[in-house]
This record gives sequence, structure tokens and C-alpha cells, in this order.
Amino acid sequence: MLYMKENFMHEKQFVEHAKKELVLAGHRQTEFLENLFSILSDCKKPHSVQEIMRHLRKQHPQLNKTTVYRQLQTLKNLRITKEICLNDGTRRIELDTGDHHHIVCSVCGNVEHMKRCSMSRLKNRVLAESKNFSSVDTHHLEFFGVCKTCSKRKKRSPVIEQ
Amino acid sequence: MLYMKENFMHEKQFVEHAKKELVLAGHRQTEFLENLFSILSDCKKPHSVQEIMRHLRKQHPQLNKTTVYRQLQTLKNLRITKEICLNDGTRRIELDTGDHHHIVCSVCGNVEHMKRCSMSRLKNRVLAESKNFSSVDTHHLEFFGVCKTCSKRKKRSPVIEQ
DNA sequence: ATACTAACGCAACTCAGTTGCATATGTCAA
DNA sequence: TTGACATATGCAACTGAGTTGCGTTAGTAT
Repeated sequence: MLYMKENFMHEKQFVEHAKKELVLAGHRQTEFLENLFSILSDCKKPHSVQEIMRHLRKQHPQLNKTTVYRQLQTLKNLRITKEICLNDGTRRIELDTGDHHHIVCSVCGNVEHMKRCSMSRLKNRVLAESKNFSSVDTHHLEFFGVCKTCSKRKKRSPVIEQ
Repeated sequence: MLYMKENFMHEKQFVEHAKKELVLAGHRQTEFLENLFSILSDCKKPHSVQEIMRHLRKQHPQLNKTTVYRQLQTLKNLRITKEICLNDGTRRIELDTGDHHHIVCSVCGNVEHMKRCSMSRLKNRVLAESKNFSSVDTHHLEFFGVCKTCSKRKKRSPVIEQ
């Protein structure tokens, strides 16, 4: 999926390309994958496996967790998705549409994506400052703050979906 | 531990202060905590719980995991340590000596700390670009690259300690 | 229509982390 | 120094995420 990442394609285009990649890799077009993509495309925030499973079971109540884990592994292997790790320690999954950052609300857990990434200069400075490293390739950057909804609300109970 | 964080104190000073905080909070000075601090002070990289347990059991072979988890929780509650999440998904623990970043070697997992943090301007830009957030407080930033040792080595087998 | 292979479900398992409870030990006051 | 009390510790049992092996089901290409 390298071509796509360099061009920050739109979610919808990315999913179409991803489906073709899956077929090329010998996988089948199943209703399961269709549903999975529709969850992952709703990219208001990266999803936990539990959350994904809960959504999928609305369509298909007897869905087995093994199936979910195996398909998620496939998508990860093909670099269609990636795993990130936000503040709360749970692994979260999102479409790997390229370098971008997150702002996470410390109160409700909602995530906003920041598509713009201007870290290349910083990477060079990091490399210059480092004693032990010979290259700096990628980075993870997450910001934590309070979203407008939560800053208006008086009672700040966490509503992060596990 | 707020005072300390603002001043990027030396590891040794930080640990001395942390011990006083623990006593103030009603905790006892035990050999266990002494050993735990000596592991956490060896800050070449953030440690996984398993790694910490393995080190502690060199001194005290029958040490129970419950004890370790409970004491780590205490240190976390007092903001003496914090948990971070690097690329591999395992939770890692380090002394919370203030804002700093990591460079992680993708080959061997070694971590270098970058004490300098010049993200305040970036935070303001992030806030300006965001539609939904009213404040941006903290951030996590990790760089991934290859360390000099690994770039010299020919056979690149991962040696990350779990 | 058939054969092949990927997808799926199920049961059993592993392993990190947690909880309740009983015992041991450090600390402080008398 | 002793005794009382709270904290620290160990142990057993548990939870819940994630994995593995295996037999069955169902897409897909010929």
C-alpha cells in the first residue's frame, strides 16, 4: 500500500484499493470484510478489537473472536491497517492511510486526526542530537487535551469505549 | 512530583525525592523498593513488567508477581513512574522525570532518551488547526530508527527484551 | 458441477494482570 | 523494648485478551 500512503488518499479510495490488494493476495470478498471496512472507515477514532467485535456482532451475533483476530492479522500483514497505542494502553486499530497524528481527549477519549505532518525537519534535528542512532525513519506523535464538548460539560465522566 | 518535572532533575536526585514522597504517603522503606529503584534508574530503556520481575528475582527468587504489580501501581499513582507504549505493544515503565521523547531502534529495541522538548509552538499550531479541541496539554512523541550498533551489524536479528 | 483453498466456528489453551484473604513485617507510640 | 496497627507480601483462584489446532463451511476458478 506504499503508493497510497505517499499521497494521503481519501478514505474511500484507500478502501477500494485495499480490497483489490486483498484479492491479489488470494483472499476472498466476504460480507465479513465488507462490514469490517465499513467500521474502519468510520474513522472518528481508532478502534479497539473489542469495539470492532461489538459492532460486527450487530450484523452477525454468533461471530467468533478467532475470526476477527485472524482477519485483523491479515489486514495488518498487508499494511492495510496499523496498530497504535494511545494513552490507556489498549491496542487500537486504524486504516494505515499514511503518516498522521492524533489529538486525544483526556476526558471522553475521542480522537481527532491531524493529516498535516511537518516533522521531517525535526527528525533531522533529532538525528543530529542523538549519540547512538544512525537513522531516524518514522515517528509516533499523539497530543492529549480536552475536546470542546467535554470542556463545556460540567460533569466530566470518562466515556472511553473499551 | 511536579516540582521535579519542571526542572528535569538528575535521575539520582529524582529517586531520592521519590523515596521521601513514598514515606510521606505512608509507605515503608523496603529492600524491594530499593531494588526496584535501582532497576528503574538504569534508564537505558523503559522496562516491561516481565523484565523488571526477572531482574528483581535475581535478588529475591520467590518474589510474587502480585507484589510487583501492586508496588508498580503505587509508584504510578504517586506519579513517580509512568507507563509508555512503544512500537511492540507491551506496556513499559520508566521514571516520570518530565517531558522527554524516545528514539527506539527498530532492530534491537534499544531506546535513547531525548531530554530537549520544543513542542510548545507545535502544540499551538495543532490547537489552531483542530476543529473540536479547546486545549492541548501533553503529548507523546517517539521516533523509530536504527542505532549505530545495529547499522554496523550484518545479521539483524531483533534482540528486544520482553 | 467439481475441486481446491480460504474462511469460519469451536474448544482448549497461554499468559498478563487482578482480587480476596491470610500471614509477615516495618513503624510508631507508650 | 513491647505491643498495636497499618502496610507489605505470598498464595490461590480468577478474568479476559489473544492464540492454536482441527474439523466444517463456503467462495472461486476451471
